[in-house]
Amino acid sequence: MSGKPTRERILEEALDHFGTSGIDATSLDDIARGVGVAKQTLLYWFTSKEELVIAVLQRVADELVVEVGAAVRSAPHGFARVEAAVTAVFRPAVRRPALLGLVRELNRLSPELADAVVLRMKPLVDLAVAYLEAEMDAGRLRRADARLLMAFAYSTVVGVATEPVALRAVGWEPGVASLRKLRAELLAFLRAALAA
Amino acid sequence: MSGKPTRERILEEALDHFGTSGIDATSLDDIARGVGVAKQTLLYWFTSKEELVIAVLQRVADELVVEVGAAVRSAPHGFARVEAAVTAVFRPAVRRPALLGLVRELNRLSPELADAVVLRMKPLVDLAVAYLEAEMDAGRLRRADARLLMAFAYSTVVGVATEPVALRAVGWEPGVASLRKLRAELLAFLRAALAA
DNA sequence: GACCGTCTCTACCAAATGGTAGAGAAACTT
DNA sequence: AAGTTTCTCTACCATTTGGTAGAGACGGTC
Repeated sequence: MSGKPTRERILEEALDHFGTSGIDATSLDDIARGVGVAKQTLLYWFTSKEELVIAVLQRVADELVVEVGAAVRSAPHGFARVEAAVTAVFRPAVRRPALLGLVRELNRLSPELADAVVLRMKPLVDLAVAYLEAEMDAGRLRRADARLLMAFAYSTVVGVATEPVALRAVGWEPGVASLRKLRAELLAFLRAALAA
Repeated sequence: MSGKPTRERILEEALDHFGTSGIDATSLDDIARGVGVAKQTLLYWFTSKEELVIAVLQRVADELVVEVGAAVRSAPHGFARVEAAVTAVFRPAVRRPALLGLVRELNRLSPELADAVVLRMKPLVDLAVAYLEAEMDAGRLRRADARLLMAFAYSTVVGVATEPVALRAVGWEPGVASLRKLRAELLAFLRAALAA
């Protein structure tokens, strides 16, 4: 029952457990059982739990950066590009909600790693902001506070993807359909704010 | 060093620790030290950690329901009332960010309690939706999907209040000022969608 | 065949944590 | 004054958890 190398399987199993049960509530044994190896095999590949956590988070951040970058670059200019970016950020949230839940625990677990992730993401955001402002200058988008819009959009994604209780209180069952509705609403808002 | 009764002080200290460090990462000893009593005093007032957690969450939910309810009822009709509701939901998030962080852990820790909280909040939301729709019927608000707007608004609050990493990636330092900016943006959106 | 690096395993340990047992103090009741 | 209730404390325990030590298996290389 292998296929993929052990290290890879550990990372995937760990992401799954961390995301659904939380990092603290996940023991190394839980992960090891899921992979089908002994706990000590984990500690061979990652010298400590913290190192495993960091590796998982690093991979998640990498995937996100790559995916969003690619989606954006392949879209035409103007508002369509904004739409592509939003959709790209929603995609991982829909496919693996566990993923976003992890970012939440980052600060508490390792402020240094949080700093690293911020350093990693910020250039991407800066690029997006610069792009939006250039488009505004060129008259292809209406003028607005691009940075504020990004914060607004991202907080929406994260909030809804990791807060099933809230969704249910509003009368929706958590799931892909709800996320899609919210994405549509968010895009409508951005279009109203930006589309020339 | 008392004033307030022990039970009360335990609840407050616990909320603080749970919110900032997470429930799992908070030991009964941590809370007891903060209050200035022995760990066993906690277990006298709450027979188990789970019971303490539930008590804390119950209190949080109660406060929120009461506060939002009062703020809304005392505001004039029309969009001003929507504004009052949003501000009321933001207020606890600003004053005690720990609070919202807790809701997140709800599902994992105790699905039954999560259900209870949902049952408690849903009528409030239903009331708000009914109010919005009545206002729409009366022509004082523009017609829109009220439930969708509530989900959108709430996810924004939660997302931003509990996601310092994301805020920093966007280029803001987490804090009251950032939350205020986002509240303003959210209100502008709602006004555009609703104001007649 | 001897050697070596890679990988996984079976014990084992020290620390932390939630929880129990039961005693002592203080205040109230009778 | 005696008894009872309320509240907080000092030990103590069982379990879990991250981590260590070290051995065995397997494949390639000399």
